[in-house]
Amino acid sequence: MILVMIYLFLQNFQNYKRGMSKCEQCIIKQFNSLKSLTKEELVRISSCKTSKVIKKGEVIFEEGDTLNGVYCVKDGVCKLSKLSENGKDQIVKMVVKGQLLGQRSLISDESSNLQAVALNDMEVCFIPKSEIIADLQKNPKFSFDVLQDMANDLKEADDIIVNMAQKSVKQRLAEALIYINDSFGVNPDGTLSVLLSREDYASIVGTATESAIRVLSQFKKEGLITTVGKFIKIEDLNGLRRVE
Amino acid sequence: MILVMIYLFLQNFQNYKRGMSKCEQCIIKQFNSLKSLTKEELVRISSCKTSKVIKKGEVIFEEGDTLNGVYCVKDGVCKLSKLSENGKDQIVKMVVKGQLLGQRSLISDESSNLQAVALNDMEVCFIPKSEIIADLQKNPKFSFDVLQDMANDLKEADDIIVNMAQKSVKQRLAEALIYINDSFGVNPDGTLSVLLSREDYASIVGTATESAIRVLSQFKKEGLITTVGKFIKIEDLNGLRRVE
DNA sequence: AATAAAATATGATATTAGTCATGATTTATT
DNA sequence: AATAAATCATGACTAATATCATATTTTATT
Repeated sequence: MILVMIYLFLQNFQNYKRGMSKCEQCIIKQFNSLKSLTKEELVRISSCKTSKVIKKGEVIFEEGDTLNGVYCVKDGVCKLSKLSENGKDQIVKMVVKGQLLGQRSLISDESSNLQAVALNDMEVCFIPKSEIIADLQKNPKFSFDVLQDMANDLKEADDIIVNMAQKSVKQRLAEALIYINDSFGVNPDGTLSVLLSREDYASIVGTATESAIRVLSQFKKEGLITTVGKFIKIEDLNGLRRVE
Repeated sequence: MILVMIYLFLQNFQNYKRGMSKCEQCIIKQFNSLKSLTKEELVRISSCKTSKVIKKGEVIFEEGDTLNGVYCVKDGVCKLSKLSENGKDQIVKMVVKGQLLGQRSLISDESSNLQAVALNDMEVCFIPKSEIIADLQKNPKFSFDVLQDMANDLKEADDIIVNMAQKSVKQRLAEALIYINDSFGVNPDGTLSVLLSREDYASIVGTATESAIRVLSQFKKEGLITTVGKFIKIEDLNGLRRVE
């Protein structure tokens, strides 16, 4: 009981500290478009941003939600997914530390077309819409940077379309493992640091959960990966690259 | 022989006229981001643009090409596709009259990730990179407009990913027919005005040409469409919408 | 008009992936 | 620690789609 209280206090204290931290000094902004803002703009944004801790599994926003700002991801990873008419969720993109979340809806001034769910504990800063929009319309360097970011997302989306249309489940799953390995890294023991359920793998790849499980089992038999519970360790990266 | 000469002369004359036409007065710009440029910017762009007629089947640019500008499509339709590792082309997007072509590569300052091929005779204006980039960096209204355009492309791409991953070939082909009907319209006799080969349909849907043909035959049997040669006429739009 | 080439069509068969059932583990809850 | 719930795993079967073969039709070329 006492321990729980201490724990809650510490968490709140950390939040408090985070709420106080300044965008101007934040290292994270180096990785996204916010780096193109001027010192003054950052100070202004800093004063109206709110910091949040989001727990694993928590929904950040739902499909159809109106987003009143963007999230700057300070730590953790989340998935962006869309519910298909057949009732299955399709993961469209994963967003990591350093990236912005929710830009698209903000720019289109539409409700979100995607749902965002935390894949591990996250720290994010929420920046209200009005601030960002104002900067987009005043600071051409910033808006060009956001534009480049979006152009990159679009290119990645094109690649995913081609993969979905032309590659087998086995190939797509192999590529998903490589992508997760390369983008999010591994734990000290070599297992993939982002822990996904088999269902998540299925909805990245666009297949039935059973099929994803089966293919992972096959990869295991072939020595391409090993598993410890839900943890997956890539044993033969080049082997995965050669999967057909 | 004489007829050929007259024909060539007329075509050149038309080209000449087109080269002379002014962006400021062009109706087409209303449909894309160019509408956000000032009168002065449009005059400047007008003076350095070149008009081109592109014949059906002609390649506008290849995957890997360096684009030195964007195309404003004055008439006609083209397909944007990407070659998959399995040797098949996947159509990622179709671009019609009124839209811009090649923005993404220009903004990322990368070579094109896609190939563009005319699906019917086209008229385009080519605007050199330097002009557009200058305006993007000076005119925030313009760059915000391009940003909105790109955000919309990204949303569409997300939808395609979900469809590819979760829907059957039959459903995807039905949706492709509806899309082509709604976006590009029909001829006086009711047939789809954009004439695609069965192979094109296959590479929109992401399936084998034979499968596309088979599904079209099935739609025909079910009375959803009729065909006259390669021409397709939608007979039951709601039926197509209900395809499972 | 005759021929060649390309595109469309369809059958037979193989492969891939989905579905349903059931059991084994793992994880959460009481 | 015991129970329930969720997740993972695998088998058996079915459905969807790809591949290969081969006509048939349409379009282009001589």
